[in-house]
Amino acid sequence: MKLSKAFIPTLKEVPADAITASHVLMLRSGMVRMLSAGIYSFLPLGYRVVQNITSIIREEMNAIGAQEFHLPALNPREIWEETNRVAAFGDTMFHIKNLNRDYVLAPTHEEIMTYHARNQITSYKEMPQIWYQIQTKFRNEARPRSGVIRGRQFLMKDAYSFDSSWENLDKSYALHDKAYRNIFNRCGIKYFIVGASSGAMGGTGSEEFMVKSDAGEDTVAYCEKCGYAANVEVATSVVAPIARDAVSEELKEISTPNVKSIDELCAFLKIDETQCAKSRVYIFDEKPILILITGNEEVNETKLEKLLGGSIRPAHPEELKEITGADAGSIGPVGYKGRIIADNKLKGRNNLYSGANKNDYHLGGVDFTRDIKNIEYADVRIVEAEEGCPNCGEKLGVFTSIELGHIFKLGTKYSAAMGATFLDENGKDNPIIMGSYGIGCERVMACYIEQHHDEHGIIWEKALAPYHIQLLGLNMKKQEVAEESEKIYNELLGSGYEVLFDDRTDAQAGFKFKDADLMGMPLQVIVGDKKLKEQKVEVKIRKTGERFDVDIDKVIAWVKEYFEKN
RNA sequence: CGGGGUGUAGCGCAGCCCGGUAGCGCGCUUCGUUCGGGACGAAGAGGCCGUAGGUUCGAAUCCUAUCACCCCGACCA
Repeated sequence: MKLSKAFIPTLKEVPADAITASHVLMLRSGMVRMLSAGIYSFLPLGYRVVQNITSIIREEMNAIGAQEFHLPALNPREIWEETNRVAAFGDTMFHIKNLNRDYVLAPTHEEIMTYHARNQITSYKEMPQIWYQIQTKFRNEARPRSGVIRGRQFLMKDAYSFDSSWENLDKSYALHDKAYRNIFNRCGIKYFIVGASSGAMGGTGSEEFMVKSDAGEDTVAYCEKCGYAANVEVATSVVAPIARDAVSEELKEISTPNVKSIDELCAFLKIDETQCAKSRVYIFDEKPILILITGNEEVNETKLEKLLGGSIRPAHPEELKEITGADAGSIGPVGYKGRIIADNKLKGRNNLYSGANKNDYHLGGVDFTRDIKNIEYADVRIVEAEEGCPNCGEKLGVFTSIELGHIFKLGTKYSAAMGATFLDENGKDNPIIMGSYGIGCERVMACYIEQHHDEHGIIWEKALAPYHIQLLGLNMKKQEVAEESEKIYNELLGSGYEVLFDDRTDAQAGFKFKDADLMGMPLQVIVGDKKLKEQKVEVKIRKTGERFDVDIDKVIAWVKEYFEKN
């Protein structure tokens, strides 16, 4: 492709609305443009990357015997009623009403695949089947963000497996697990895997393929050493217990006017936050529960709900006064009448500070074993970085990350609801056992860029690069430069490389260099009249910035050798 | 949906408090000079100041409503 003819609108300045690196670079390199919030057009350069990603996905899916479908995005509403997911999706689902017919735009395709399975798969002999498609999904996200990472319309590879037994589902699941690793490895993405319960989807096993990113939406705890990874909502950690002081001081009331937060308390009393027991009141089953955690740590509401076996909510400010006799900031366990749960880290401690259940007063010298009755202990806090991995004891990292792919064992949720059954060896009717496997294709692109860029632009590796080589003719008004670069262009094309040829006559050298670094093809072949006089051209490796002077007649060989190794 | 912010030329922004001829940089067009890290000069083109009401002799500027977009939160098969 000649740049003089191409529609690749690069931007020198950073667009005001883009914050995350991948979003900025995708806009600046002329790969995407926003049409509306969370709705993006892929321009030619960006679409080439999408096609590279989907090609890799296709190859790996086909390699495990999966078969590609092309399904409608426009679906009759009734089919989604069969599984009650119109209600489940709520406002996230786009609805179209036309004349007297109700349609929805598919946010995923379990129902449609199950519909086809229901009509055709009737015997255990017809399974296993793995069906997939790569297509646009529609979800009316409440808040689209980070460019293409969270959009209202996005390209997704979704696959569904149909098996006659749970054992066979395990096999289909394992095939996908392997295929996903291959896909992300080939794309050059550094990922990790979080095992999680599949929650609302129903079913038993699931794995999320995650990428560490500041633009991420999930916070996870991850151990580099053993691979332990869990969403902080469920993550646990090993922390060194804080020992009980040898001597318990007497309980004492301290006047603390206008002291509300732990920080203020620590500053006022000149104590460390680990000496504080912070109180939080939640309402569970219409009854208040006092939760105690150390210092400035946070209550993990998900863990707490799991512990209690039901949903909780923080108590309202007016309720606090009624329950404890004090406002938030002065609440504490001593004298509290209801149920008390303290985090494990506080177990058996003494000489702590806490609220006095009396505004503007705190208590010192609190001894959990002496002063508080009926105290329960549990893990109710949010894991923090540097704490010990529950598996191997190494220090955990805690960071945000993006979910790129998710595989899970659906089981019979959809097949049962929709009556997709088969006859087994005994002639008995059973619901088909399903798995569901998704990859966000544009997210792969965005995450790759998040992981592979520098201050100049994107750094593509060959697998996803829109072109293998950017060929720069530095001064195209000079005949020898124009002729020689044109010749190299044709030779590179003839050798099977995808080449973006910057043949613009009106751009100066510096301009072309900046554009090339921004777009980030793996190799730049630079043709300028100075080196041409010595029968040489320059080759630059984008990733390392290394430059090599190469004899003109050896350029093709040089490029070949490079791509064989990289 | 709650909180905060921004809408002025293709892009980035100033002007708004304190109402009175709509500006700057980049980009674009033409000509000339340059030509290996986002060149220089000269001459141009381009804007209902998001939209709708209102106040006023007069509104980009003040008031009201509304829409769009961004950020934080809630939500997230």
